[in-house]
Amino acid sequence: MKVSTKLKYGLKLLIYLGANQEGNITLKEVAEKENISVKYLEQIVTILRPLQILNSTRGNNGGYALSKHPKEISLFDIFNTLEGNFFEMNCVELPGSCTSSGICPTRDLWVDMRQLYVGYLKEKTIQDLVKKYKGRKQNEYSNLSRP
Amino acid sequence: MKVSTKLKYGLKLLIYLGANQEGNITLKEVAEKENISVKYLEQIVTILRPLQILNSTRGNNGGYALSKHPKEISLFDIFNTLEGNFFEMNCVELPGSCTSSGICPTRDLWVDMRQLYVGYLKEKTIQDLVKKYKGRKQNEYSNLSRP
DNA sequence: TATAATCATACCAAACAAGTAGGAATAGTA
DNA sequence: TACTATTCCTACTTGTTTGGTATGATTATA
Repeated sequence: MKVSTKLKYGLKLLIYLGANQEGNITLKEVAEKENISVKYLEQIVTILRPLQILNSTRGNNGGYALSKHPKEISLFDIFNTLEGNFFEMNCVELPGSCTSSGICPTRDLWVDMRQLYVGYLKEKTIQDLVKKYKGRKQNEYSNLSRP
Repeated sequence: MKVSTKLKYGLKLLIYLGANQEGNITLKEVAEKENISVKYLEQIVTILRPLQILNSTRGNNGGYALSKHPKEISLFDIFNTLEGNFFEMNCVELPGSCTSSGICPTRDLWVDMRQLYVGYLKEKTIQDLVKKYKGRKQNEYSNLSRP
């Protein structure tokens, strides 16, 4: 039960775009700053496409930008898209797939745990993460400026 | 991000043992009732051994029993043992494994989400699940007894 | 001695994760 | 027009993990 790199990198990409909203940002730039391969980022962008949160410009001087304000981008959507069905349990999503689901005492457990994360993620947006990102950057710089 | 069968079956095993505390229960019995292979259950039992929640008796008429009261068996321990490190993130468990962890805005996210689950699981015990199991069985029987 | 159970370990096939690779389409620039 | 930098598309590869099977030893009872 680990978090995939697609989700981790996808979040980093979106935070980067959210924190740098002037003009287009190339995947190359993100790749260098976040230490990810461009090719892998391209794949991640493809997966994110259906969410319609990215504007892309092709060709020279092209790149990406968020098409919505970061506070409109819910982490729940990102998780669901990049992590398959996050915390998916067949007996929860597909009732009937487990013959004992009627009397299965663990089923409620999965429902509860899923609800726990859904509740959390639906409250959070990319904007929350961008704020932290900027705060951290700020601190980093001020630390560096000290002797 | 799915829950492994080891964890699912392990829970079912422990619930079964918790609900049937008279004498030894063989893996064969659990396997038949819960529709799992005996050999696979043997593996799961091996993984659970370090937790010291099981008494085993070898030989003919042998079997397993819980060595603690179900309410003393925390789901958190079961999850951690059967699911590797549940919701593990290197950057959280092994600070320094991620070069950017100092300014990484997603790290807090993983910490929060992990805490959400840990908090939930530490409160819950096998006893909670056993109760539901027995309640369900009860209902099932009373339903069957109706015309 | 036969049988029924746990215990120990090795093996295996399929799925998945994490990326690489090659190239086509597009658009600005010299 | 040719060059370059980018997104877009799709296939491939490689290693790890999952979900088991298989074989057999050990132990205890009848």
